[in-house]
Amino acid sequence: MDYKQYIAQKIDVEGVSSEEIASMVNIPPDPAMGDYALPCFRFAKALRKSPVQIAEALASAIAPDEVIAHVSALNGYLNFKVNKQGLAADVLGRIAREGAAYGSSREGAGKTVCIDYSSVNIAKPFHIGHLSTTVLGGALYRIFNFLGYKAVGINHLGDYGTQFGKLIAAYKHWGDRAAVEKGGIHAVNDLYVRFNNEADEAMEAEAREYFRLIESGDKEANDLFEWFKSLTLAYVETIYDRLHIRFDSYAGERFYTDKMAPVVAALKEKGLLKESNGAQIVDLEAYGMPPCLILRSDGASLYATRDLAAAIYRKKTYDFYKCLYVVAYQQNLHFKQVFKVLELMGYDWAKDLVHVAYGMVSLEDGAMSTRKGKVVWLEDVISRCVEKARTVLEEKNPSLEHKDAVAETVGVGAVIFGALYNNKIKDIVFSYDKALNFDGETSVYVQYTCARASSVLAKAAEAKFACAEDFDAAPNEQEAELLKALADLPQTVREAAEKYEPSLVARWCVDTAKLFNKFYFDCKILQAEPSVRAFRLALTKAALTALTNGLGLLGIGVPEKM
RNA sequence: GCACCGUUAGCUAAGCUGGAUAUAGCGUCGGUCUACGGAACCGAAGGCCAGGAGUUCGAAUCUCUUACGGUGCACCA
Repeated sequence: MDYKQYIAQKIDVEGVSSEEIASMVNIPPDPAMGDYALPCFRFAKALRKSPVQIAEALASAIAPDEVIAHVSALNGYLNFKVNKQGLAADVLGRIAREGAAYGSSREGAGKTVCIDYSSVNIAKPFHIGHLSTTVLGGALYRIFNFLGYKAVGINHLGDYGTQFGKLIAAYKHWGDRAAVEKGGIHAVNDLYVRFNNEADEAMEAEAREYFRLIESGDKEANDLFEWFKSLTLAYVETIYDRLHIRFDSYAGERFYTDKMAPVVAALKEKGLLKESNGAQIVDLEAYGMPPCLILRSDGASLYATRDLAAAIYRKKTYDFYKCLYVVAYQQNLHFKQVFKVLELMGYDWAKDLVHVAYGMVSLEDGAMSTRKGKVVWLEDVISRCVEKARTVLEEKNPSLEHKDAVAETVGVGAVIFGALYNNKIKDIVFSYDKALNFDGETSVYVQYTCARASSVLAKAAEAKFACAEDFDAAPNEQEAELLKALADLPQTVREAAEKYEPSLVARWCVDTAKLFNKFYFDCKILQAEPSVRAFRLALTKAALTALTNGLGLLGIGVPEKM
């Protein structure tokens, strides 16, 4: 039931369309005033009456029906109270029918959305700075799938560049197979860091040569590279598994090696390519941007060249409806340039490319620096959160079964939620104090709420208590507020997709959990008389379903007990 | 220098396609235990929504401007 539209079609004001009225309907600050409100100030000029008079006239002209129980005028606002009994039957019935699909839709059917996220660099461990793109992208992936789109997760691997020449040179000088096999990705990273700190001109030359060897297909250089790559992928897989992240494609930068020449040729053919200081560029001065560099003066391709090739390849391969790039805002200009160049090449789908920009992560004592050892590894954050969860569990619920699995769900949930709860554009200062705080507006709070609901439902099942979506009396205030929140999930998911903002779903989870806890505290469920009990059980079940769906979209699990 | 982003309570943030008394969490202080799971619930204190100007019946929200902070601006990715 779309109440806003329902209200709009009951109101007739000259010169204002029903859609406009629907968009003017909002929610009053205090539920005592009503569930929905229409401010009448904008009608004043056309109707040549005061907003107060207009609201009063409209209020008396609208007869209550089975959907709208009450209409009143207050200070120029027209306030509506919906029939809560109808709301209850509507919402609870729908959630009971749809279950795990509640909140989903088919609106994206037939449309593909490519999501480029996480995009790890080969031979580098995951640090806390990689968390945002990974969980944001993962959440968007699920949200778009939930809305019926076909999401394609792409891990655009950073597997191309001179750093691999350096890495091989460092390995040849200081590394050995046994040590790397033992130390894994961190041992590889140490070699790279050491190269940056200690390499002299001779080693730099060696590094350039090794990079050339990789490019020219030399077996030894490529074997080493592939080895480092497989070490990296095995390592990130373990992290992706824990964060519930998946990809459909690992086509990284190297994948586009042979796909750039046609792009350069096309640019040339379209007269977009221009020489400047020895390099090949696309001049974007007319659009207020610095030039987009396509080829270096030595003829080598650049970052932008690969992104052009990748966009064209993705369009050809997936025929996407949208292609998202979940990349930090530092690259705002880069994407603006790449998108503009594609537009200039005549691709009308350039408008479907979206840079989903998010804020940076720093540490309390400033920016991260791998070289100075100022870095927080993601696996450490995860294991410390899981450890903390385990400790709290041991203290609060010593007899719990499967403590390790629950601690994993709770701890990992806290890591994900921490990165998704705020607007993505905001910068984050990481601290263990905050990451390990499970109080307040956190996933732990929401999971705890679900555990309470599960527990009530389990007891009800044991006692064979009935559950009923229909209720022959009006819900009370706590029940009504919870019902309204539950009814909002589909719209919240849609908005999260529209704005590429999973935090909206995270906020919805916390808000709804709060309302459930209020309901739970104020209203006895199992001890209520049978018809009330049946209704409250249905409400509890619906809340659990909706919250599980909400957290699930973020990649966070819900333990039955914790 | 130019461009983009940010600035809301002691701290961290919601609210931004303009609407009623600016909303939460943490922290502080004070309550609620006949517990359907207290990782809960309720209350209090705490605000010139960075400053200024404008548009409007109405501005945290839109426009301009100043300050502060961040990011980017040619052969790295």
